[in-house]
Amino acid sequence: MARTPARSKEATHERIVETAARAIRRSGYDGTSVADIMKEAGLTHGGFYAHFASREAMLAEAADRAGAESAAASARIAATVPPERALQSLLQAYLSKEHVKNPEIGCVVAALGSEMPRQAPEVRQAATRRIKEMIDVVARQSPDWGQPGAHEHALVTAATMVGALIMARAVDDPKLSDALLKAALKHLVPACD
Amino acid sequence: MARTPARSKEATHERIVETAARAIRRSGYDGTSVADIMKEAGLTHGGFYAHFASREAMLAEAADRAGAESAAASARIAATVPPERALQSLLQAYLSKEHVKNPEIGCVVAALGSEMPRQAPEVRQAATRRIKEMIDVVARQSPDWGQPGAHEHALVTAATMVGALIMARAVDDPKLSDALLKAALKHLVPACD
DNA sequence: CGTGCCATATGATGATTATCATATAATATC
DNA sequence: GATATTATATGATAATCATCATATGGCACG
Repeated sequence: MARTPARSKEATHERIVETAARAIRRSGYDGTSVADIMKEAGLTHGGFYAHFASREAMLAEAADRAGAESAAASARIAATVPPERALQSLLQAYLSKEHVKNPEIGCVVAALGSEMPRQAPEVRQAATRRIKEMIDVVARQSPDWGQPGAHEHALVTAATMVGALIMARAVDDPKLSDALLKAALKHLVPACD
Repeated sequence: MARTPARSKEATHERIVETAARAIRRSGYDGTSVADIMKEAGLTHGGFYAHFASREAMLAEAADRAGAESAAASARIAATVPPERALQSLLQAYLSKEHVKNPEIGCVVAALGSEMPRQAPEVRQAATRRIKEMIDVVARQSPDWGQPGAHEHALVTAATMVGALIMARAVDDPKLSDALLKAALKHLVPACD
């Protein structure tokens, strides 16, 4: 069988990108092979180059997709509560055990941050755009929005979020992992817990 | 020529670990091959298994070594200034462009943080030990040392340091990179700049 | 109902990988 | 100065990788 019916090429392309967006967050850029992704998408490895010019081009699309999903999820969370609690909800979701456990559907910066410097220019470019988006989302939900220094404050908040999540995932010790999340949450949400 | 003279086996072992400790911070765990390291250490790949049981065992030693170097460098910086300025000096060195540019001799958590969750247990164990060490270094230099909540505060400080450095390295945009470092530094050193 | 197109599969290639068996040469011992 | 020891080199193996050429079969159009 050469192809299964009723699948447009674009739909298959989307499916591969979607699969890759999860795979890179789960296994890292270097840990994600073309054959693995194609198999996970229900295809064989040979057809890959009908969809992408190279592995790197696919990684760039996947990184961009992963960033878009993260940003959309954040915006969705912020939109479901009254504005004065939006930042708090965002932080509670970001700094949760659930997020620690599920990198493949979580923040792309936390999942791939330390691998970014070594990636192809196209990949870093997509990542940079998404990082700016993430900082903007944080800035807009912050109580000091519009005031001088608010943007810098959002930079620090984002850095603390990313650092705490990465460290909470890195360590072997569940107690330390929890302590990192709790301490960061308490520090970033003054009026809570 | 089978071996160069006057080299004890331990000295060669040390040299391989030292080389690997830099290589993993430069190229990542997955980007570091046995052959590359041996060549960089001035040896051929075949002799590798006379020194290590496996590639993973070597990575664990290398990660531990990298962490020890980071901690020693931090302690050295803190020791060269009066105690009330120790934390400031530490942060200025950590959140510097120099550190952004030279991951191979810098903090192992920032260089490899997002790859840690996928590593072998021995590697994660070594990393966890070194992360605790890093948090302790920060805690001891902090003005609130001994007070309640000081340890939690150190957790947040460490998370912000790591997150800011990782993001500053990840982005493509030098202005954003600088802004991240400056904002984090200003936020963490109240009485400065 | 038949014909051609195009998305995907099959299969191959050459490079790189971790790992190991064996050969060799330099040091240490006598 | 001869011999044994041992650290390292040579070379091989099997697996995995990105990439590409070509085959095949389902779908649309005639």
